[in-house]
Amino acid sequence: METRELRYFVAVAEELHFGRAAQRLGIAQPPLSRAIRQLERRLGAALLERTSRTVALTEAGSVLLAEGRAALDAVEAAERRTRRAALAPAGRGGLVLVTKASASRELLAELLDAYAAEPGAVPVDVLLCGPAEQERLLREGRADVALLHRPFDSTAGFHTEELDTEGQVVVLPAGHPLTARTHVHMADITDLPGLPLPRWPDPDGTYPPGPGPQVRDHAQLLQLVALGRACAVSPQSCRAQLHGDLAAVPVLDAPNVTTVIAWPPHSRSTAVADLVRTATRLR
Amino acid sequence: METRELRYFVAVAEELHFGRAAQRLGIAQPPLSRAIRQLERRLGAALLERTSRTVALTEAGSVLLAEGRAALDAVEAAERRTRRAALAPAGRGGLVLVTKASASRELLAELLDAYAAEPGAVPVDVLLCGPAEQERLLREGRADVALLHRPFDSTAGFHTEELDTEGQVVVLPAGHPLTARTHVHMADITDLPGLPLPRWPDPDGTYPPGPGPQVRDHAQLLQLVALGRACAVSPQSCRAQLHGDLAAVPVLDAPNVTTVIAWPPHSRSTAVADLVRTATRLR
DNA sequence: GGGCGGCGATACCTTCCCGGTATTGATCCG
DNA sequence: CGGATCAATACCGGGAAGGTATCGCCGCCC
Repeated sequence: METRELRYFVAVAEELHFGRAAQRLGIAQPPLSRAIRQLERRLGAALLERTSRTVALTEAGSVLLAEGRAALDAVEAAERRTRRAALAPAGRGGLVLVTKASASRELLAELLDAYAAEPGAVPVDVLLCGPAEQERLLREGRADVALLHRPFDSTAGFHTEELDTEGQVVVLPAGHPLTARTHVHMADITDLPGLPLPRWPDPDGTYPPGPGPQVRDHAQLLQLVALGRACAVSPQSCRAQLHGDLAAVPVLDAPNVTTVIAWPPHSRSTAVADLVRTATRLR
Repeated sequence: METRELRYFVAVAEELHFGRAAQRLGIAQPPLSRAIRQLERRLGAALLERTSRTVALTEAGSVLLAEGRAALDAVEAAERRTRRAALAPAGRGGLVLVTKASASRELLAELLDAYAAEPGAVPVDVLLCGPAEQERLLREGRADVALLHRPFDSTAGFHTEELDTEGQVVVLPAGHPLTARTHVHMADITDLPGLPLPRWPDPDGTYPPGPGPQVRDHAQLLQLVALGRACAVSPQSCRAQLHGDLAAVPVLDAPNVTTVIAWPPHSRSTAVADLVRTATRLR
């Protein structure tokens, strides 16, 4: 199977419309129809149910859509990482580390300092982004290594090492009655009047339905909390980033959050290996 | 980048010889030279250092070799899984579960029984193989789900759920002096006269250098132990498979072994999801 | 040291596949 | 029933992939 065929199929499967898919691909519709038909013949499998008015995925088609996206990602990552390796031989051109803006600054600073002190350390570019983007950046080869937070982030497809585990706190507007408590439980905060828990975007960028404001990053969230429009359950270490308008109370039964350092398998970079080794020694 | 180009490059990078690579690919040498050159131009990166007598990988080339193999695996897996989905719509054609021949039979039997009792269960084919093959089978789309054992198996690239954790025992010929002990430490057994620890094959099928017999599976290993030619450190559950000639003693400081159920990300099969859910409920 | 052999690159040709335009055929809608 | 929409088919042209022949370079060996 050629990547061209995969790209064509993914486009059609996403659009469910040969004309629009062809437009998106920058080709005419007839060659696209032919390519898909040929792909189906070679696979010996019907991928699309077409009437002359509508296109739908078959069971096999939806498998190929999911698997094909992953395969295309892998090819793209191979290409991008090769380009980067050529520009920055032996990892000497700097690592890109991606992490959430809300992540523990101390842990990150500690890691960067310790790594910089290693012999043979290379410059590290830190890229901050929203929760959903890290995975994509790492998967596509735009970043070398990431700090992820389980259970929020999926670590499937990466090598990981655990760095730290911490409990969670609820962040509330200063002066809220609950801030007088030494601790709370999840049940105490799931239905606070006027302070709903926010909604985070799914990996595809859409928001699940339900109440609560839509947020894209942690700064937005804290802003909303300060405005008295939401409350937030966050890792303890976020306390360092709270200012006067905000207060935090430990949530005893919230799941622990584990910070892991993640990197793509097949990484041949000694710089990544050094950074990971430094990170695990910090514990 | 097209998979054809990737296949060509991987062949050359593995052979380090254009002629042999071309032969392996079933094409003539000149088109291969051209294809590689064109790939290098498009990537803007030198992949191979060639003199007229020798071919060597550049830094970027070795990155592309590793990443390209993974990408080709992903494409191949997409193809294979699509074919299987077409033959067996809605996962109705049976799941393939792959595990080591040495794995705990009780856990597996329990899992298969519990899953078979689920509504909507499909037949499960159990595939037993040596330790190194499981990963490949799962990655290539020949199997749907695997039971792996950390820390021996790498789970990178898969979704996993932990099923069980157990200590390890040392397996010795019956009557060996150490069998009188209630427990031992690693230091007690690393240098037993005449009973070396065996060597397992690397993922590429070769054996690391060093003393100790080469083994390919657990049955071979137990055979060697019974013959008094080796000793073995294995998970406790292997005791169920020991016969009269063999004895087991707990090793206090050996790393715990975790049995996990692993499946490829992007799996769209409800049957896999059901099986995993059943497994996690067993604990 | 000169001829030989191995190996990758180049030149040139052929073929086939990809893509474009024009058209047909089917189905939904008014 | 006629128009609109959308996928499939027919047909053609260009470019890319593959093959053969050959060159150029460099170790090797007598």
